[in-house]
Amino acid sequence: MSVLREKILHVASDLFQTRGINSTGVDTIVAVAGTTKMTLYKYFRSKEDLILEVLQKGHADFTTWLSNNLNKNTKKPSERLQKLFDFIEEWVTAPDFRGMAFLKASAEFPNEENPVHRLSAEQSRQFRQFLVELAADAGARDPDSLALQLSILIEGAIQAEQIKRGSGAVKYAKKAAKILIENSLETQAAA
Amino acid sequence: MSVLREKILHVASDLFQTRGINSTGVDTIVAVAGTTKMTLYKYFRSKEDLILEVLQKGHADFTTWLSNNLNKNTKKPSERLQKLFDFIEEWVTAPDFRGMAFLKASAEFPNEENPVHRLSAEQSRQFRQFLVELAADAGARDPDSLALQLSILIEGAIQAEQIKRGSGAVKYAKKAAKILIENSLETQAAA
DNA sequence: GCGGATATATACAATTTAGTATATACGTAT
DNA sequence: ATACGTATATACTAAATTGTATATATCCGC
Repeated sequence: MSVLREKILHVASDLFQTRGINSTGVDTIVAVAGTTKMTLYKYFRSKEDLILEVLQKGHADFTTWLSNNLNKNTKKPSERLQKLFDFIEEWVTAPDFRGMAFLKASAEFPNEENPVHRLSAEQSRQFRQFLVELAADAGARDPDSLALQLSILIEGAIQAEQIKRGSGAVKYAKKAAKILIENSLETQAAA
Repeated sequence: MSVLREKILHVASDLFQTRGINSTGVDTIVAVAGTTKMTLYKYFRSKEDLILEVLQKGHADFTTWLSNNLNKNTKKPSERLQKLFDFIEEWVTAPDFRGMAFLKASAEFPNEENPVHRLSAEQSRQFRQFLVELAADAGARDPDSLALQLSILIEGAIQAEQIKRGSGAVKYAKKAAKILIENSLETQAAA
Protein backbone atom coordinates (compact mmCIF):
# COMPACT_ATOMS: atom_id res chain seq x y z
CA MET A 1 0.00 0.00 0.00
CA SER A 2 2.34 2.63 1.25
CA VAL A 3 5.28 1.53 -0.86
CA LEU A 4 4.35 4.19 -3.41
CA ARG A 5 4.05 6.74 -0.63
CA GLU A 6 7.58 5.93 0.52
CA LYS A 7 8.82 6.08 -3.04
CA ILE A 8 7.27 9.50 -3.58
CA LEU A 9 8.82 10.78 -0.36
CA HIS A 10 12.21 9.42 -1.34
CA VAL A 11 12.11 10.76 -4.88
CA ALA A 12 10.82 14.15 -3.75
CA SER A 13 13.56 14.39 -1.15
CA ASP A 14 16.21 13.64 -3.74
CA LEU A 15 14.84 16.06 -6.33
CA PHE A 16 14.33 18.83 -3.79
CA GLN A 17 17.95 18.52 -2.73
CA THR A 18 19.45 18.30 -6.21
CA ARG A 19 17.22 20.75 -8.12
CA GLY A 20 15.66 22.87 -5.40
CA ILE A 21 12.16 22.73 -3.99
CA ASN A 22 10.49 25.46 -6.01
CA SER A 23 12.16 24.28 -9.19
CA THR A 24 10.75 20.79 -8.80
CA GLY A 25 7.20 20.36 -10.04
CA VAL A 26 4.89 17.60 -8.89
CA ASP A 27 4.79 16.35 -12.48
CA THR A 28 8.52 15.69 -12.33
CA ILE A 29 8.21 13.95 -8.98
CA VAL A 30 5.52 11.54 -10.11
CA ALA A 31 7.31 10.89 -13.41
CA VAL A 32 10.54 9.92 -11.64
CA ALA A 33 8.66 7.96 -9.00
CA GLY A 34 6.84 6.06 -11.74
CA THR A 35 3.36 7.02 -10.64
CA THR A 36 0.79 9.73 -11.27
CA LYS A 37 -0.38 12.93 -9.69
CA MET A 38 -3.63 11.30 -8.65
CA THR A 39 -1.71 8.94 -6.40
CA LEU A 40 0.47 11.69 -5.04
CA TYR A 41 -2.56 13.73 -4.04
CA LYS A 42 -4.09 10.63 -2.52
CA TYR A 43 -1.25 10.49 -0.03
CA PHE A 44 -0.46 14.19 0.34
CA ARG A 45 -2.99 16.97 0.59
CA SER A 46 -0.80 19.44 -1.29
CA LYS A 47 2.73 20.03 -2.47
CA GLU A 48 3.36 21.98 0.70
CA ASP A 49 2.30 18.99 2.76
CA LEU A 50 4.72 16.84 0.80
CA ILE A 51 7.52 19.33 1.41
CA LEU A 52 6.79 19.33 5.14
CA GLU A 53 6.81 15.55 5.31
CA VAL A 54 10.05 15.33 3.34
CA LEU A 55 11.64 17.75 5.77
CA GLN A 56 10.35 15.90 8.80
CA LYS A 57 11.55 12.54 7.56
CA GLY A 58 14.94 13.95 6.64
CA HIS A 59 15.41 15.53 10.02
CA ALA A 60 14.23 12.44 11.88
CA ASP A 61 16.58 10.23 9.88
CA PHE A 62 19.52 12.55 10.52
CA THR A 63 19.02 12.95 14.26
CA THR A 64 18.39 9.24 14.71
CA TRP A 65 21.52 8.38 12.77
CA LEU A 66 23.60 10.89 14.70
CA SER A 67 22.45 10.00 18.20
CA ASN A 68 22.67 6.29 17.51
CA ASN A 69 26.26 6.69 16.38
CA LEU A 70 27.09 8.86 19.36
CA ASN A 71 25.60 6.39 21.82
CA LYS A 72 27.17 3.33 20.23
CA ASN A 73 30.68 4.65 19.88
CA THR A 74 31.18 6.45 23.16
CA LYS A 75 31.09 5.55 26.81
CA LYS A 76 31.52 8.76 28.78
CA PRO A 77 29.29 11.75 28.03
CA SER A 78 32.35 13.93 27.62
CA GLU A 79 33.51 11.78 24.74
CA ARG A 80 30.36 12.42 22.79
CA LEU A 81 31.11 16.09 22.35
CA GLN A 82 34.56 15.24 21.03
CA LYS A 83 33.25 12.64 18.61
CA LEU A 84 30.41 14.83 17.37
CA PHE A 85 32.37 16.37 14.53
CA ASP A 86 33.75 13.01 13.46
CA PHE A 87 30.24 11.88 12.64
CA ILE A 88 29.30 15.20 11.09
CA GLU A 89 32.32 14.81 8.84
CA GLU A 90 31.37 11.24 8.04
CA TRP A 91 27.88 12.39 7.15
CA VAL A 92 29.04 15.31 4.99
CA THR A 93 31.70 13.39 3.12
CA ALA A 94 29.36 10.51 2.29
CA PRO A 95 28.86 10.31 -1.49
CA ASP A 96 25.10 10.70 -1.24
CA PHE A 97 25.32 13.83 0.90
CA ARG A 98 23.21 16.55 -0.69
CA GLY A 99 23.13 19.18 2.03
CA MET A 100 21.12 19.95 5.12
CA ALA A 101 17.51 20.03 4.08
CA PHE A 102 16.20 22.63 6.50
CA LEU A 103 18.99 25.06 5.67
CA LYS A 104 18.06 25.05 2.01
CA ALA A 105 14.34 25.06 2.70
CA SER A 106 14.57 28.15 4.89
CA ALA A 107 16.41 29.94 2.09
CA GLU A 108 13.75 29.04 -0.46
CA PHE A 109 10.97 30.15 1.89
CA PRO A 110 12.39 33.24 3.60
CA ASN A 111 9.08 34.46 5.01
CA GLU A 112 9.03 33.57 8.69
CA GLU A 113 5.26 33.05 8.59
CA ASN A 114 5.56 30.35 5.93
CA PRO A 115 4.92 26.82 7.27
CA VAL A 116 8.01 25.43 5.56
CA HIS A 117 10.17 28.15 7.05
CA ARG A 118 8.61 27.62 10.47
CA LEU A 119 9.37 23.92 10.36
CA SER A 120 12.93 24.62 9.26
CA ALA A 121 13.38 27.03 12.15
CA GLU A 122 11.92 24.48 14.55
CA GLN A 123 14.30 21.79 13.32
CA SER A 124 17.23 24.15 13.67
CA ARG A 125 16.09 24.88 17.23
CA GLN A 126 15.77 21.18 18.01
CA PHE A 127 19.23 20.48 16.71
CA ARG A 128 20.63 23.25 18.88
CA GLN A 129 18.78 21.84 21.88
CA PHE A 130 20.31 18.46 21.16
CA LEU A 131 23.73 20.09 21.29
CA VAL A 132 22.88 21.89 24.52
CA GLU A 133 22.21 18.58 26.23
CA LEU A 134 25.39 17.13 24.80
CA ALA A 135 27.38 20.09 26.11
CA ALA A 136 25.68 19.96 29.50
CA ASP A 137 26.37 16.23 29.89
CA ALA A 138 29.97 16.82 28.99
CA GLY A 139 30.21 19.39 31.76
CA ALA A 140 30.66 22.53 29.71
CA ARG A 141 30.92 25.76 31.63
CA ASP A 142 28.15 27.43 29.65
CA PRO A 143 26.28 24.72 27.71
CA ASP A 144 23.95 27.13 25.88
CA SER A 145 26.81 29.22 24.67
CA LEU A 146 28.97 26.31 23.58
CA ALA A 147 26.05 24.56 21.88
CA LEU A 148 25.12 27.63 19.87
CA GLN A 149 28.73 28.08 18.84
CA LEU A 150 28.98 24.46 17.75
CA SER A 151 25.74 24.68 15.81
CA ILE A 152 27.05 27.78 14.04
CA LEU A 153 30.20 25.88 13.12
CA ILE A 154 28.29 22.84 11.91
CA GLU A 155 25.71 24.75 9.89
CA GLY A 156 28.37 27.08 8.53
CA ALA A 157 30.56 24.19 7.44
CA ILE A 158 27.63 22.41 5.83
CA GLN A 159 26.66 25.62 4.09
CA ALA A 160 30.19 25.88 2.72
CA GLU A 161 30.01 22.30 1.54
CA GLN A 162 26.67 22.96 -0.16
CA ILE A 163 28.18 25.81 -2.13
CA LYS A 164 31.29 23.88 -3.07
CA ARG A 165 31.57 20.14 -2.64
CA GLY A 166 34.91 19.01 -1.29
CA SER A 167 35.70 22.37 0.28
CA GLY A 168 36.99 20.56 3.35
CA ALA A 169 35.20 23.05 5.55
CA VAL A 170 34.21 20.41 8.08
CA LYS A 171 37.83 19.59 8.82
CA TYR A 172 38.50 23.20 9.74
CA ALA A 173 35.27 23.46 11.67
CA LYS A 174 36.35 20.37 13.60
CA LYS A 175 39.63 22.02 14.59
CA ALA A 176 37.79 25.16 15.65
CA ALA A 177 35.32 23.10 17.65
CA LYS A 178 38.11 21.31 19.45
CA ILE A 179 39.56 24.63 20.58
CA LEU A 180 36.16 25.91 21.71
CA ILE A 181 35.32 22.70 23.55
CA GLU A 182 38.65 22.60 25.35
CA ASN A 183 38.22 26.23 26.23
CA SER A 184 34.79 25.59 27.69
CA LEU A 185 35.85 22.54 29.69
CA GLU A 186 39.21 23.88 30.93
CA THR A 187 38.14 27.19 32.33
CA GLN A 188 35.39 25.87 34.58
CA ALA A 189 36.43 28.09 37.45
CA ALA A 190 37.04 31.20 35.41
CA ALA A 191 34.60 34.07 34.72
CA MET B 1 17.98 56.96 -18.39
CA SER B 2 19.26 54.36 -16.01
CA VAL B 3 17.19 55.44 -13.05
CA LEU B 4 14.66 52.77 -13.95
CA ARG B 5 17.43 50.25 -14.28
CA GLU B 6 18.63 51.06 -10.77
CA LYS B 7 15.08 50.90 -9.49
CA ILE B 8 14.54 47.47 -11.03
CA LEU B 9 17.78 46.21 -9.51
CA HIS B 10 16.85 47.56 -6.11
CA VAL B 11 13.30 46.21 -6.16
CA ALA B 12 14.43 42.83 -7.46
CA SER B 13 17.06 42.59 -4.76
CA ASP B 14 14.49 43.34 -2.08
CA LEU B 15 11.90 40.91 -3.41
CA PHE B 16 14.43 38.13 -3.94
CA GLN B 17 15.53 38.46 -0.33
CA THR B 18 12.06 38.68 1.20
CA ARG B 19 10.15 36.21 -1.00
CA GLY B 20 12.85 34.10 -2.58
CA ILE B 21 14.22 34.24 -6.11
CA ASN B 22 12.20 31.51 -7.75
CA SER B 23 9.04 32.67 -6.03
CA THR B 24 9.39 36.17 -7.45
CA GLY B 25 8.11 36.60 -11.00
CA VAL B 26 9.23 39.36 -13.31
CA ASP B 27 5.63 40.61 -13.37
CA THR B 28 5.83 41.26 -9.65
CA ILE B 29 9.17 43.01 -10.01
CA VAL B 30 8.01 45.42 -12.68
CA ALA B 31 4.72 46.05 -10.87
CA VAL B 32 6.53 47.04 -7.65
CA ALA B 33 9.14 49.01 -9.56
CA GLY B 34 6.39 50.87 -11.34
CA THR B 35 7.42 49.94 -14.85
CA THR B 36 6.77 47.22 -17.41
CA LYS B 37 8.35 44.03 -18.61
CA MET B 38 9.37 45.65 -21.87
CA THR B 39 11.62 48.03 -19.98
CA LEU B 40 13.03 45.27 -17.82
CA TYR B 41 13.97 43.21 -20.85
CA LYS B 42 15.48 46.33 -22.42
CA TYR B 43 17.99 46.48 -19.59
CA PHE B 44 18.37 42.78 -18.79
CA ARG B 45 18.59 39.99 -21.33
CA SER B 46 16.75 37.51 -19.11
CA LYS B 47 15.62 36.94 -15.56
CA GLU B 48 18.81 34.99 -14.95
CA ASP B 49 20.85 38.00 -16.06
CA LEU B 50 18.91 40.14 -13.63
CA ILE B 51 19.56 37.66 -10.82
CA LEU B 52 23.27 37.67 -11.59
CA GLU B 53 23.44 41.46 -11.58
CA VAL B 54 21.51 41.67 -8.34
CA LEU B 55 23.95 39.26 -6.75
CA GLN B 56 26.96 41.13 -8.08
CA LYS B 57 25.71 44.48 -6.88
CA GLY B 58 24.83 43.07 -3.47
CA HIS B 59 28.23 41.50 -3.02
CA ALA B 60 30.06 44.61 -4.24
CA ASP B 61 28.06 46.81 -1.87
CA PHE B 62 28.75 44.51 1.06
CA THR B 63 32.48 44.13 0.54
CA THR B 64 32.89 47.85 -0.13
CA TRP B 65 30.99 48.71 3.02
CA LEU B 66 32.95 46.22 5.09
CA SER B 67 36.45 47.11 3.90
CA ASN B 68 35.71 50.83 4.11
CA ASN B 69 34.63 50.44 7.71
CA LEU B 70 37.64 48.29 8.52
CA ASN B 71 40.05 50.77 6.98
CA LYS B 72 38.47 53.82 8.57
CA ASN B 73 38.17 52.52 12.08
CA THR B 74 41.46 50.74 12.54
CA LYS B 75 45.11 51.68 12.40
CA LYS B 76 47.10 48.50 12.82
CA PRO B 77 46.36 45.47 10.61
CA SER B 78 46.00 43.31 13.69
CA GLU B 79 43.10 45.44 14.89
CA ARG B 80 41.12 44.76 11.76
CA LEU B 81 40.71 41.10 12.53
CA GLN B 82 39.42 41.96 15.99
CA LYS B 83 36.97 44.54 14.69
CA LEU B 84 35.71 42.33 11.89
CA PHE B 85 32.91 40.78 13.88
CA ASP B 86 31.83 44.13 15.26
CA PHE B 87 30.96 45.25 11.76
CA ILE B 88 29.42 41.92 10.85
CA GLU B 89 27.22 42.31 13.90
CA GLU B 90 26.36 45.86 12.94
CA TRP B 91 25.45 44.68 9.46
CA VAL B 92 23.33 41.78 10.67
CA THR B 93 21.47 43.70 13.34
CA ALA B 94 20.60 46.55 10.99
CA PRO B 95 16.82 46.73 10.54
CA ASP B 96 17.04 46.33 6.77
CA PHE B 97 19.18 43.21 6.98
CA ARG B 98 17.60 40.46 4.90
CA GLY B 99 20.34 37.86 4.81
CA MET B 100 23.41 37.10 2.76
CA ALA B 101 22.33 37.00 -0.85
CA PHE B 102 24.74 34.40 -2.19
CA LEU B 103 23.96 31.97 0.62
CA LYS B 104 20.29 31.97 -0.26
CA ALA B 105 20.94 31.94 -3.99
CA SER B 106 23.14 28.86 -3.78
CA ALA B 107 20.38 27.07 -1.90
CA GLU B 108 17.80 27.94 -4.54
CA PHE B 109 20.11 26.84 -7.34
CA PRO B 110 21.86 23.76 -5.95
CA ASN B 111 23.22 22.55 -9.26
CA GLU B 112 26.89 23.44 -9.36
CA GLU B 113 26.75 23.96 -13.13
CA ASN B 114 24.09 26.64 -12.81
CA PRO B 115 25.41 30.18 -13.48
CA VAL B 116 23.73 31.56 -10.37
CA HIS B 117 25.26 28.85 -8.22
CA ARG B 118 28.65 29.40 -9.81
CA LEU B 119 28.55 33.11 -9.07
CA SER B 120 27.48 32.39 -5.49
CA ALA B 121 30.38 30.01 -5.06
CA GLU B 122 32.75 32.56 -6.55
CA GLN B 123 31.54 35.25 -4.16
CA SER B 124 31.93 32.90 -1.24
CA ARG B 125 35.47 32.19 -2.38
CA GLN B 126 36.23 35.89 -2.74
CA PHE B 127 34.96 36.61 0.73
CA ARG B 128 37.15 33.85 2.13
CA GLN B 129 40.14 35.27 0.23
CA PHE B 130 39.40 38.66 1.75
CA LEU B 131 39.57 37.04 5.19
CA VAL B 132 42.81 35.25 4.31
CA GLU B 133 44.49 38.57 3.60
CA LEU B 134 43.08 40.02 6.78
CA ALA B 135 44.44 37.09 8.77
CA ALA B 136 47.81 37.23 7.03
CA ASP B 137 48.19 40.96 7.69
CA ALA B 138 47.35 40.38 11.32
CA GLY B 139 50.12 37.83 11.54
CA ALA B 140 48.11 34.68 12.02
CA ARG B 141 50.03 31.45 12.29
CA ASP B 142 48.02 29.78 9.53
CA PRO B 143 46.04 32.46 7.67
CA ASP B 144 44.21 30.05 5.37
CA SER B 145 43.04 27.94 8.26
CA LEU B 146 41.95 30.85 10.42
CA ALA B 147 40.22 32.58 7.52
CA LEU B 148 38.23 29.50 6.63
CA GLN B 149 37.23 29.06 10.25
CA LEU B 150 36.13 32.67 10.51
CA SER B 151 34.16 32.42 7.28
CA ILE B 152 32.42 29.33 8.61
CA LEU B 153 31.53 31.22 11.77
CA ILE B 154 30.27 34.26 9.86
CA GLU B 155 28.24 32.33 7.32
CA GLY B 156 26.90 30.01 10.00
CA ALA B 157 25.83 32.90 12.18
CA ILE B 158 24.19 34.67 9.27
CA GLN B 159 22.44 31.45 8.32
CA ALA B 160 21.12 31.19 11.87
CA GLU B 161 19.92 34.76 11.69
CA GLN B 162 18.19 34.08 8.37
CA ILE B 163 16.26 31.22 9.91
CA LYS B 164 15.35 33.18 12.99
CA ARG B 165 15.74 36.91 13.27
CA GLY B 166 17.13 38.05 16.60
CA SER B 167 18.73 34.71 17.39
CA GLY B 168 21.79 36.54 18.64
CA ALA B 169 23.99 34.05 16.85
CA VAL B 170 26.50 36.70 15.82
CA LYS B 171 27.26 37.54 19.43
CA TYR B 172 28.22 33.93 20.11
CA ALA B 173 30.12 33.67 16.84
CA LYS B 174 32.03 36.76 17.89
CA LYS B 175 33.07 35.13 21.16
CA ALA B 176 34.14 32.00 19.34
CA ALA B 177 36.09 34.06 16.81
CA LYS B 178 37.91 35.86 19.60
CA ILE B 179 39.08 32.56 21.03
CA LEU B 180 40.18 31.28 17.63
CA ILE B 181 41.98 34.50 16.76
CA GLU B 182 43.82 34.61 20.08
CA ASN B 183 44.73 30.98 19.63
CA SER B 184 46.13 31.63 16.18
CA LEU B 185 48.13 34.69 17.22
CA GLU B 186 49.41 33.40 20.57
CA THR B 187 50.86 30.12 19.48
CA GLN B 188 53.05 31.46 16.69
CA ALA B 189 55.93 29.24 17.65
CA ALA B 190 53.92 26.11 18.30
CA ALA B 191 53.22 23.32 15.81
C1' DG C 1 5.77 73.57 -34.74
C1' DC C 2 7.27 69.20 -37.03
C1' DG C 3 9.66 64.62 -38.25
C1' DG C 4 12.05 60.89 -36.54
C1' DA C 5 14.03 58.10 -33.10
C1' DT C 6 13.49 56.13 -28.59
C1' DA C 7 11.13 54.54 -24.63
C1' DT C 8 6.97 52.78 -22.83
C1' DA C 9 2.44 50.43 -22.58
C1' DT C 10 -0.85 46.87 -24.07
C1' DA C 11 -1.68 42.64 -25.60
C1' DC C 12 -0.36 38.27 -26.60
C1' DA C 13 2.03 33.48 -27.12
C1' DA C 14 3.86 29.28 -25.44
C1' DT C 15 4.97 26.62 -21.31
C1' DT C 16 4.62 25.22 -16.91
C1' DT C 17 2.47 25.30 -12.56
C1' DA C 18 -0.77 22.97 -8.83
C1' DG C 19 -4.72 20.58 -8.45
C1' DT C 20 -9.10 17.86 -10.09
C1' DA C 21 -12.98 15.35 -12.66
C1' DT C 22 -13.79 11.43 -15.05
C1' DA C 23 -12.95 7.04 -16.82
C1' DT C 24 -10.81 2.50 -16.49
C1' DA C 25 -8.37 -1.43 -14.69
C1' DC C 26 -7.81 -4.52 -10.78
C1' DG C 27 -8.25 -7.28 -6.65
C1' DT C 28 -11.35 -9.46 -3.38
C1' DA C 29 -15.36 -11.45 -1.13
C1' DT C 30 -19.23 -13.99 -1.93
C1' DA D 1 -18.24 -15.93 -12.13
C1' DT D 2 -19.93 -11.58 -10.51
C1' DA D 3 -20.46 -7.39 -8.09
C1' DC D 4 -18.17 -3.96 -5.53
C1' DG D 5 -14.63 -0.95 -3.78
C1' DT D 6 -10.02 0.81 -4.51
C1' DA D 7 -6.14 2.38 -7.09
C1' DT D 8 -4.48 4.22 -11.25
C1' DA D 9 -4.43 6.59 -15.82
C1' DT D 10 -6.02 10.18 -18.98
C1' DA D 11 -7.57 14.47 -19.74
C1' DC D 12 -8.54 18.74 -18.28
C1' DT D 13 -8.81 23.59 -15.82
C1' DA D 14 -7.25 27.87 -14.30
C1' DA D 15 -3.62 30.55 -13.11
C1' DA D 16 1.16 31.89 -13.38
C1' DT D 17 5.57 31.58 -15.71
C1' DT D 18 9.12 33.95 -19.05
C1' DG D 19 9.61 36.34 -23.04
C1' DT D 20 7.93 39.08 -27.37
C1' DA D 21 5.23 41.60 -31.18
C1' DT D 22 2.79 45.49 -31.92
C1' DA D 23 0.90 49.91 -30.89
C1' DT D 24 1.46 54.44 -28.66
C1' DA D 25 3.42 58.30 -26.23
C1' DT D 26 7.43 61.23 -25.48
C1' DC D 27 11.42 63.80 -26.37
C1' DC D 28 14.99 65.60 -29.48
C1' DG D 29 17.10 68.54 -33.34
C1' DC D 30 15.80 71.65 -36.71
